[in-house]
Amino acid sequence: MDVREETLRQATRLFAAKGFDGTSLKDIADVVGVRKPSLLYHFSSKDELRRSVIDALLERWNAVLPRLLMAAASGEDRFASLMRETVRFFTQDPDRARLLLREILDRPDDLAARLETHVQPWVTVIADYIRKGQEAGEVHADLDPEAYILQVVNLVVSGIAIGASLDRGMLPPSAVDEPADRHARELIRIARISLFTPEALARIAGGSETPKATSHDGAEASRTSP
Amino acid sequence: MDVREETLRQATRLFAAKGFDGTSLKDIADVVGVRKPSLLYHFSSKDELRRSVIDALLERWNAVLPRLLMAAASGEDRFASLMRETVRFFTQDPDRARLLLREILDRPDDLAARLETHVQPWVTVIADYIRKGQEAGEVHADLDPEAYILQVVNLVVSGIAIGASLDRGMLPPSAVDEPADRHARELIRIARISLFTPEALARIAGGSETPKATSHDGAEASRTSP
DNA sequence: CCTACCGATCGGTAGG
DNA sequence: CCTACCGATCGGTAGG
Repeated sequence: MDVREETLRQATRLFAAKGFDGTSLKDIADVVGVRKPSLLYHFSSKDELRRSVIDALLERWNAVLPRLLMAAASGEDRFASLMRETVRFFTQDPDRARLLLREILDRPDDLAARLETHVQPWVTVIADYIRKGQEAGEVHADLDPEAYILQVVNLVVSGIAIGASLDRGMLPPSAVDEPADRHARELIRIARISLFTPEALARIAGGSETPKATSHDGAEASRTSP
Repeated sequence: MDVREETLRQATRLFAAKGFDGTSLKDIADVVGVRKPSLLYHFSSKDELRRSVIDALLERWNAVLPRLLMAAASGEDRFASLMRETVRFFTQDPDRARLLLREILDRPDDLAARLETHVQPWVTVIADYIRKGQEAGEVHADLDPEAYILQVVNLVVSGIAIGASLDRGMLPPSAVDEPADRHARELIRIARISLFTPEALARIAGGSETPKATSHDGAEASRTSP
């Protein structure tokens, strides 16, 4: 049991659940199973532990995203796979979404600076694909590519972060059965239909009966370029 | 200068900016201009102050929402006015959005219970309007009404809460000029196009040149009922 | 609404 | 990785 690794794991959990200020070093030490000063041997301060937790999260994201864009370059539908994998990345471990959301509330400048390095290049790449799709008439002409990406990322991250919590408060009880799937499905529907033109959508599947029958399902926005 | 009122105002600001655990009673007392024990005369504990802050927020929301739904029942476009006013409610004071987001991260059950009383009835009303729109073929048949409303509310609240913070991190510098308007516009476009069918949208304005020339701009989803 | 004060807990250090 | 300990700050109370 690597103490450093276990500390990162538990700190992630606790920071996501109760926030940085709501979590004491003792809280973390207790669940890791060591004394508080031992944490400060591995991480020179509470703040360095916080930075390490965020770093670990962004590194995992950075290890996943490029692979996604590459894989999607092949026959598969780029939009669908990108959305599916992004949603999966955060549903797999909702702490990731909660942590990101808390961090941007608590230290907007810090996180913005980090994202600048890690995700801005990918936004540019995807925005260019979208513009190609607009020229081809497959993406809504009045769509604002960068703003669209921002809103969809926001939708996915905060949708998963607050997740089922809002269900209980907003939805009538009858609607709160298998909420995770419902919301993920509606989320993808919104992102998809607000991206592609009706013509492009019709061309893809002729409705929704055979969405996987064509090899280029929904890929029109991006197939024109590497 | 009412100390109680000013305390509520400053506590709202500080809780929204730094979180409940990140704000001390002394922080609040300092900006209000009194000593710490004086706050505890008006609010018997820090937690009661928190509840009062949230109450004030939900009361304002509850004072605005019904008026909106009524006003929209007249000649005006219900969807457009509902979206516009909801966006305005939160952009007017982004602390509202930040506070709600923090609260649902920190105390999901508490806030869910509060929302159950305050907003669940409205969700049911709006969802029924949407279903009427679906029967009339004006709203996408595969749309999930409750899930759609949840996602749109989520989009508005968290979009405004994190606001311009994410711009700097995700968008190339050239795109960060007048971001607030851009994002609000794209947000509304996404919500609108993922609600109405292409046929309904075409019937409304024939494109986007004369969106205000007709008296029932985008109202198809809801005009069939009180 | 104030001064004075409380025990508890905070992040962090010394020294081994 | 531990014990022992530090000053600072926390929410809250007593008493006026």
